[in-house]
Amino acid sequence: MIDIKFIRENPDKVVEGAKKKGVEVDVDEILEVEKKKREFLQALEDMRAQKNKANKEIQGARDKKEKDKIILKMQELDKNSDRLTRNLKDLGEKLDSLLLKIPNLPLAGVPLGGEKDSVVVEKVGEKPEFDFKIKDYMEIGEKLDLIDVKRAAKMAGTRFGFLKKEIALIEFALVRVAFDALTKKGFIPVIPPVMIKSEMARGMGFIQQTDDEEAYYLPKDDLYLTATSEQSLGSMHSGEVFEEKDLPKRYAGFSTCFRREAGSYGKDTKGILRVHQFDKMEMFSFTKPEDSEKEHKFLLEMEKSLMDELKLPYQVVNIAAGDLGMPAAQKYDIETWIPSEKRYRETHSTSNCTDFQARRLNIRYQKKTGGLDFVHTLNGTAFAIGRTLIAIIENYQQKDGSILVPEALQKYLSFKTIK
RNA sequence: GGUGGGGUGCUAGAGCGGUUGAAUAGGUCGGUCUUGAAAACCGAUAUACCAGCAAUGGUAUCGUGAGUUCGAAUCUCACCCCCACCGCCA
Repeated sequence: MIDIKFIRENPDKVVEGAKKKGVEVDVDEILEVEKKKREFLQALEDMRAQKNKANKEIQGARDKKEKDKIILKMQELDKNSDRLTRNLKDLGEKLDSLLLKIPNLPLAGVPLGGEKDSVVVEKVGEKPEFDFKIKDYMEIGEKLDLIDVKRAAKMAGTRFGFLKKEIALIEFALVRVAFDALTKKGFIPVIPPVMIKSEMARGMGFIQQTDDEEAYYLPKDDLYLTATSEQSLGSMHSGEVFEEKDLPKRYAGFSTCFRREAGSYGKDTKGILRVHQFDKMEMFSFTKPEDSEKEHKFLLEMEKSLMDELKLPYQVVNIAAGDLGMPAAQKYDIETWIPSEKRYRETHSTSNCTDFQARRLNIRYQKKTGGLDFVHTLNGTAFAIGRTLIAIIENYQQKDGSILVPEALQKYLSFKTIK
């Protein structure tokens, strides 16, 4: 949600910002509706002021006659109030629905354009060199009986997978590595609910309307399965007020994520790269407005340091405006090198949502200097387990068909190779 | 699934037809005291919109919406949400 005051004062910025995201916003219509709304409000307020004044007179009235006279006058006044109230309500609803359609505006450092215009900021780590013919992760995974998508398809459908044996254990090693690193930095470890109420899903910008295609929805209970713990972590503090000294508030949430992948038919259909269900460790921060850009860099640094621990080669991408999505004002992805594809694939993503989600969910903080303001919210991937496993299997594969276990994970496991 | 209880300010929590934007406590801010701090004491402390250079004034806001009334945080109805107990399951 964008502040109406901001729209009134900076209509051009709103139009321009939304346009960068590929969204048309009719600011004139919004301002027109808002102006009309204010006019009706003024009329209604004038009327109420008269009524309130008359009320005081009634209390001071000496006899019944005087009272009745005033009451009669007021009933006359009241005749217009229904019409005014209705108009005001209609305009208010119209204004809200217009405002809800405006995406968060991109920050200054965001590249213009669409998916292809995202900018690679840096490349980190050495791509592994193989002196043998490499295999992709599914070949290896199936050969070593670590991944089974065939049986998953049989009993659950496409885009599901079984993780088995050592690779199932590695998931928990990854979780431990992430929790260890993040708790050291003050992140509070959380295992959140994976279902959220529709009002929360809407507040997080997860769904636009109730029939959203991308979310799993349980109509009997009016609940959505979360696509990331970002959604539960953000809505965790909805309606609350932080104290300034408690910010930034950081959470590390581990949860299963559910995605219908409705718009991706035919894309990445093989294996477990794009599935309906996967586990993910996610970072989430609530900050003061002036700290959010700094926090965003911090989250990116955390992501990078986690990747560095695994010694996986990756690149950092500054995502272009057209690819940001509704709530993000700025977004960096980390793409990890996948040898079989000879390209980098997205494994991490960190977004600064500024006050967009906080406004919708009414999450504020009390300023030391007095007054309340909306917080900023940010999120970032620590490990998307499935994709991290893919990267590990491929980058750590050996000539004899085995897989080396990254050193950072070994202390949580009783094996150093998978064969 | 059954039966009760409840949603009030930054927080906790009183109020249950007009004098209530709302007691009290806590928090926060300012001050007194102190070498400094704590404690104690004193004072201040909601938001939004409208008019105004300002001082200030007006209006709204006690879960949401509708109703009763001259007047509603307070009464009625509907809805949403939360909690407790019982049953059921783990």
